[in-house]
Amino acid sequence: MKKHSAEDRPSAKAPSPLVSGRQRLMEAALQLAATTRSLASLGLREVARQAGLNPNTFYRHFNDFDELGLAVIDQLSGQLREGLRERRRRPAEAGLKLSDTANPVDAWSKAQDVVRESIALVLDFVTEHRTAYVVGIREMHGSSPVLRKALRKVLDDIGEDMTEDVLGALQLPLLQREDVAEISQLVIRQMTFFSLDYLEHPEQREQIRRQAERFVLLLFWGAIAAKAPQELAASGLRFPD
Amino acid sequence: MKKHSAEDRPSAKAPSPLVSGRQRLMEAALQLAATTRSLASLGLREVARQAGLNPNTFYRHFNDFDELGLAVIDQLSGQLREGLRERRRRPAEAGLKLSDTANPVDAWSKAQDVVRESIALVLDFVTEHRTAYVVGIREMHGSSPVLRKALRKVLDDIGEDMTEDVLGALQLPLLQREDVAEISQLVIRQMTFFSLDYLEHPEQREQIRRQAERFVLLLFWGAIAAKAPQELAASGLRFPD
DNA sequence: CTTGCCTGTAGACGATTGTATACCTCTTCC
DNA sequence: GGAAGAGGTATACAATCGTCTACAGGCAAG
Repeated sequence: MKKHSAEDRPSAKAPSPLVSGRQRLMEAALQLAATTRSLASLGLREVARQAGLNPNTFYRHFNDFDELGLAVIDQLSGQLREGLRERRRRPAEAGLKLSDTANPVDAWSKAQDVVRESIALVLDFVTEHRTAYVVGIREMHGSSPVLRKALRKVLDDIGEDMTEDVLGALQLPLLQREDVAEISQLVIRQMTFFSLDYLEHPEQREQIRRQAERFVLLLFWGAIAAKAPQELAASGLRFPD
Repeated sequence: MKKHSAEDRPSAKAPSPLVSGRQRLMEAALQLAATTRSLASLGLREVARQAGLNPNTFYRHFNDFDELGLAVIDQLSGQLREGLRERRRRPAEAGLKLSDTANPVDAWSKAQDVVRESIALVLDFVTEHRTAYVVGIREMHGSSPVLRKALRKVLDDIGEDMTEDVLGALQLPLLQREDVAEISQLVIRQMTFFSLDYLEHPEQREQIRRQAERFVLLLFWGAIAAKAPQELAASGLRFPD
């Protein structure tokens, strides 16, 4: 623990009433959680100091750190899902409506593109919101049951979005809804690892991106091959290298 | 924070010099980390109290909590890998040496058995060492870079063990060493999620176990189908339901 | 105008923390 | 038999903590 005596106020330079105290507390907590310890173990005074506020101000907005954590999760997860939805609308329009053409080769080709774009999208997001993402993953396995459950739900919701997208946009042959849902959850969870690798090893980003793409395609390929190996072989499709 | 005043000593009833103070500190820290906060945020006095020791005794054995964490990881991960190795030796002997028979149907059948048994083994282990496992996963995404790196290495080592086993025991056709290594890492990481689900939802254990098995088989099936869809279709193999 | 609510501040309280210093056994080794 | 060290204890101190009570400005409704 730090030995140097510290006032309660100084740290932040600007009083800046540009943002509400509540918001400043949330951002301060995120910053501290990312660089030091877990959210639940943060000190009330510590956070207030970082936010440039009086310690007691915390009480005006939150009862405990779980409440603050939930507020952060609500804000960020909404932002994430909305971002994902929006950027997914784009290729759906420019997408040539390949689902009409019953040509499996074209369908698989489009699936590859969608996978590539979706993964790039996620990796961009975590890069852009690095601290929030790192803290989120941390608290997903953290000590607060409340935050754990909330973050699991965030992942599951994103998984459901992905399921709908896959079912709607690229209708892969033979895959039932439950198959797609299961694969989506596997993909979302594995992406948490890929994303962390991506953040921590900037020099290997291209490689990690390709590994992630390969993983997703491998799962779908395996699922199709499991349902109908004969048709897959007969279709002449080839797995990308 | 607790308001009731507390002595430094009482908590543990038995002085019990049966185990070394060092060991008692490690166990106390594990217990506290599992039920309350993260390892790094534990109090030195808190741990000593739980261990029934004088606060200063901590200094005799560790310089900081990272050191204690590393000691715990060393001990437990050694225990885990050894347990895995040992229980893997058993089926290898009783295993009928199916790798000799070039029959792909038999080879795939054996692969299924091995996957099933390996997953049961991991799930048993995490159930048996629940607190250590939960804390391990928590610290893998925690705030201490030292512990994070150490725990990532544990996972990677287990992944290498799995790679060797797969290459040695069941020689799946067409899969190179690098393919198997990549799949192994994916499996090990995904198993951390399956294991947590398994612990947290005892009423769904059978279902979770089957999901895990299905995931692993799906990956291998996909990898084989990616390399050689024609041969796979011609072999007459069927994916288990 | 004043009443109330919301947001933020100020000061003080006891509890708990990390750590420094000193003392007390035991073993072990020469 | 004495020195050295390892493991454990006791006491003390400054720092930080969460929380309590009291007070101040702004702003909207009555």
